[in-house]
Amino acid sequence: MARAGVTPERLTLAAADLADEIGFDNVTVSALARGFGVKDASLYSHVKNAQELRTRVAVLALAELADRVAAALAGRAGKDALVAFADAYRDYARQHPGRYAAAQEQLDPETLAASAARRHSEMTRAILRGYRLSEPDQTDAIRLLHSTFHGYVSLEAAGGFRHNPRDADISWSRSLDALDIALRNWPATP
Amino acid sequence: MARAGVTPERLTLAAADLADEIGFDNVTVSALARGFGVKDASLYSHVKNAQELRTRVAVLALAELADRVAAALAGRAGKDALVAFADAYRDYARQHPGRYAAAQEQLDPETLAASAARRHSEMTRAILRGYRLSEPDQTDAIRLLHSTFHGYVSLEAAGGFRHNPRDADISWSRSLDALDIALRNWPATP
DNA sequence: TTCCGTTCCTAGGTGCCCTAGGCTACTACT
DNA sequence: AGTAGTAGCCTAGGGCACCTAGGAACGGAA
Repeated sequence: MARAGVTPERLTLAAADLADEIGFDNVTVSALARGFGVKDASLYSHVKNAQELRTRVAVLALAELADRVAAALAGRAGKDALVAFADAYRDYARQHPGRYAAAQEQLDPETLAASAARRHSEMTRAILRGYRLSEPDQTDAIRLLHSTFHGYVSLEAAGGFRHNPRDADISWSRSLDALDIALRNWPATP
Repeated sequence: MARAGVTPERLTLAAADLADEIGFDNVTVSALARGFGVKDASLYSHVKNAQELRTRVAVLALAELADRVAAALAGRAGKDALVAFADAYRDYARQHPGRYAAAQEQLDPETLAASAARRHSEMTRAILRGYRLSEPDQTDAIRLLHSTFHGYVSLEAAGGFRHNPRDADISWSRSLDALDIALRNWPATP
């Protein structure tokens, strides 16, 4: 009997792929085991429990997303950077809905610190350099941007825009124009 | 033996309350049955299955949220209306995290049509009357607003703002200021 | 070759979802 | 008031997922 060759890494990758196919919530240890031609109990030699598996997928997704955003951001500034960041973010979420959903998992502080989360916030801050905002406006703007990106992508994935024929790509582009305007005319600190 | 007095309505309400306490994803038919002092199988006389229960909670939440927003919006216009809408939305999500999570459920078209979803989109459109946007800019702006509200609330609930001491209330308020500016300077149609 | 650790197995316990079929308490009709 | 009907609740049981414990086999190292 040949061994199945299961490792935590291959398991995580398989879970991520499966999540993109059938949805992150539908990824089960049993389904993964079936995919590897192995009994479900066998996977617990490689992974502590189902929660750890979810966490691993989340960390993977955060790192992949950070890579994409970094690549998109390279050599750009100002509105160019804003649009590149936003598009990279949205494209990732659309191409990898399961991974993106995983990235929304609540991570415990130490896992979070070891993840790509810091890169994410650094890159978001990098966008704002073109808009000459200083703290605490910068933090407020980051929160606005992150909220809008995440919200748009979530609603789009949930089919929230389907009932109106207006193209979601166009609304996205116009929303980015509007955010650019908001950033360039950032309200004065009261 | 006295009867427990279970009805679909009381079941839905109990599920909503339980969701606010322990999270929407953790609401199970079994837990609800225990709460009513009844065996889990007994609940299937009142509700088709667990999915229908989730749907009922979602519909309830959408209606409650629409009521709150309508009350907040009454007699306001322009930026006042924008802020009132946004605050009502965010307050509901913070006071009723489980119900809010339920409201994000995917609803089948007929349930959606029978829900308060239409009221929501009408009220969002009402906000924009103060900004004199015409179609298709209006649709784009609605999508931007909805995305930002939902995104902000989601990230806040997920604890995404906790690692930075900047008050989430202040960032929220500044973000609304920024959105107001964006709406008043909406980018010209290309 | 023998040892030893890793990988995989079977067995089994828990919780949740749901169906089938039976008993019981309330309602309504005669 | 007595009785028929209908809810509401029950037990029994099957399916699936998560997870633990302990045993067997594979493969590399001494």
